[in-house]
Amino acid sequence: MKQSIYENIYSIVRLIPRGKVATYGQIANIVGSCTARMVGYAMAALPNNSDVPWQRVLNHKGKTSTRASGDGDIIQLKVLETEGIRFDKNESINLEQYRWTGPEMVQYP
DNA sequence: AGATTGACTGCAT
DNA sequence: CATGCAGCCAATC
Repeated sequence: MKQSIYENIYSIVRLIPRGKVATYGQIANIVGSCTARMVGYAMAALPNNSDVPWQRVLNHKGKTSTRASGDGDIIQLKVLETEGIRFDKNESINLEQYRWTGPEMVQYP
C-alpha cells in the first residue's frame, strides 16, 4: 500500500524499544521527509487503540506533550513508568539517558 | 486557493 | 530551565 507520511512516522515510532523515548524532532529527522509538527499531527490523528507506542514520543523538553494539559499526559507518564522510565518531580526525564538514537543510528558524542 | 491551526523545535532573552 | 517569537509542513475550513 502507499505509505503516507503518517505511516512512515508510525513505522518509526513502532521501532522505539522499551525503556527508550524519542523526541518529535528525532522522529522527524529519522523519517527525513517531515517536520516535528507533522509527527505531532500524526500522533494526534492516531486512534486510542493503535499499536503505535506514541507515549514514547516526547517533546524536546523531555516531557510528555499531549493535546490536553490534564489527564492525557498522566496516562502517558504511567505507561512509561511501566516501561521502566523514571520521571522526576517535574514530570520530566533525562533525555540524555533515555534518548533513542534511531533504528540504525549509533550514538553520537 | 487562501487562511487558520496544530500532541513541535530552535534561538533569543 | 522558563518564556517568547519565528519557522516548519500538512490537514482542515
